[in-house]
Amino acid sequence: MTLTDQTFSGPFVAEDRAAMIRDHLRDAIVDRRLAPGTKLNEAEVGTLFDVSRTVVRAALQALAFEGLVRTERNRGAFVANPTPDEARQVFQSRRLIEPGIARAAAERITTSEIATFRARLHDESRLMGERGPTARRAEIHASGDFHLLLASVAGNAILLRFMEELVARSSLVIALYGRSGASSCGHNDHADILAALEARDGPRASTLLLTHIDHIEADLDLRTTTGLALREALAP
Amino acid sequence: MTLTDQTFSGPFVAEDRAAMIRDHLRDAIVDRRLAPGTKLNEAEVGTLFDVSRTVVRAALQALAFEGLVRTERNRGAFVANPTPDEARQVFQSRRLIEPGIARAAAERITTSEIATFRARLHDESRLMGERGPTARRAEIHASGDFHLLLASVAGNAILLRFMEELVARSSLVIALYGRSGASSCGHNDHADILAALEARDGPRASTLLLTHIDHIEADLDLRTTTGLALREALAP
DNA sequence: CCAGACAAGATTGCATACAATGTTGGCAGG
DNA sequence: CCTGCCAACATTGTATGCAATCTTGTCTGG
Repeated sequence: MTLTDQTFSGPFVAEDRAAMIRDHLRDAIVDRRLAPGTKLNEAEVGTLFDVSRTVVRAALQALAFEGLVRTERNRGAFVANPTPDEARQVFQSRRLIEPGIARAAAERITTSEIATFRARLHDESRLMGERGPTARRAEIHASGDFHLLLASVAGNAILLRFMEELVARSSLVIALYGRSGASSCGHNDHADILAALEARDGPRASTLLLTHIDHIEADLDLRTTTGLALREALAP
Repeated sequence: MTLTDQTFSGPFVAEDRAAMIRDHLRDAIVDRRLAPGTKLNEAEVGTLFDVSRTVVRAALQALAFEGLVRTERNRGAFVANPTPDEARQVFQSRRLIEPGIARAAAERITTSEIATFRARLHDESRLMGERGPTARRAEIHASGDFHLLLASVAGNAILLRFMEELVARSSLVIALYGRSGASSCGHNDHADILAALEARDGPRASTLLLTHIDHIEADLDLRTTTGLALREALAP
């Protein structure tokens, strides 16, 4: 039995298999089932999804573009292992882009989108009360989805794609450098941001988002511990 | 004789051939030797560069990710043909990102980087005086390089990559919707921006960049002329 | 006992063959 | 003359085989 069989069985099984594998792998990386540094063997992945290496290579190449996978010539593909410096760049980028997205979203948001946000927030707070790795993963996902939903409301497909990449990479960074493990708990920044959106208060949404990013980054320990190369060697 | 033979012959001929083909194609698209809508036949490109379709596909996938090429399943790859709406999104994104890049660059720029900027500007103004399609292409390139140089000075690899994509896509947009053809001539915005950088005046550099983007966008005619699908059909 | 060379195995890079799909031109029927 | 079907062709999607490269374990010489 293959992974795709047991996970999906909708009408899109025969659609774009490379894209499907890419999405599965991305999910696994983003919610930390695949640790940074893990080797992604082409043949192994191919067997797992019941496709040839050709298709796997396309999926891995796509993930390499997104910065979630690092490929080395004649050595293969590995789950990315961002350095502290790369981590800082991820958050610097988010600080630059997301406030603008929030401003645009506040101007354009519709009532039905507000309802979607509410439902998402509800799920999120429910998950924060639960225990266990599954709930934790779902919480990480929900937290990222909030930011992606915001970007989609802003109505710019290019910025949405940039945010998809940044949110995914943030998840990797938190996995590596997060102090409390529970990255964004404690605050309910998301609720505050939603309130600003409902009030169509762009500047306030923008400011809140900036401090939200500060909160996330404050939970990181980015002191460069030169032993990362070693740590990577130990991971698989 | 193949294209690579006549263009390059350095020690990196056997390096990463997919990346080389990608770069050649991107250059051709960005300085408008390949018109939007042009079909990129895998076998044809492969023959041209003397590689198999496997390698060509990797290059095309990379360009598709950057938004310079659009692929349709079982139909192939085409040079992207951005709609007016996509064009607006490109410039909205630049308006959001580039001022922040300028601010960061103003804080970090070194004297040697200033010298590089000066040299680039000198080339640029020289090219603006010349005639002919070759000089025109070089001018387009130089103009884009100014923005990429700025991004590299800002010292954030992620933002640099975002800007590479946005600058490339801007070139496509200008090719399609530029009014005067000579996109950025008339102004010497770049010189003003460099002056602000030299003065380490981040806010001023930021503001100047914003008005510079306004100038570029003002030269566009983005009225939706529903005949674009037809136009695309005529291109190849 | 250690260092370095070397060979065997594993893995990726690439080319090519075949299958699946879309396109195009012609032909028959109206 | 026009419309719709059908077959031949062209092009992409995928699997697989082989060559190139890297890794790893072993052996030999010091």
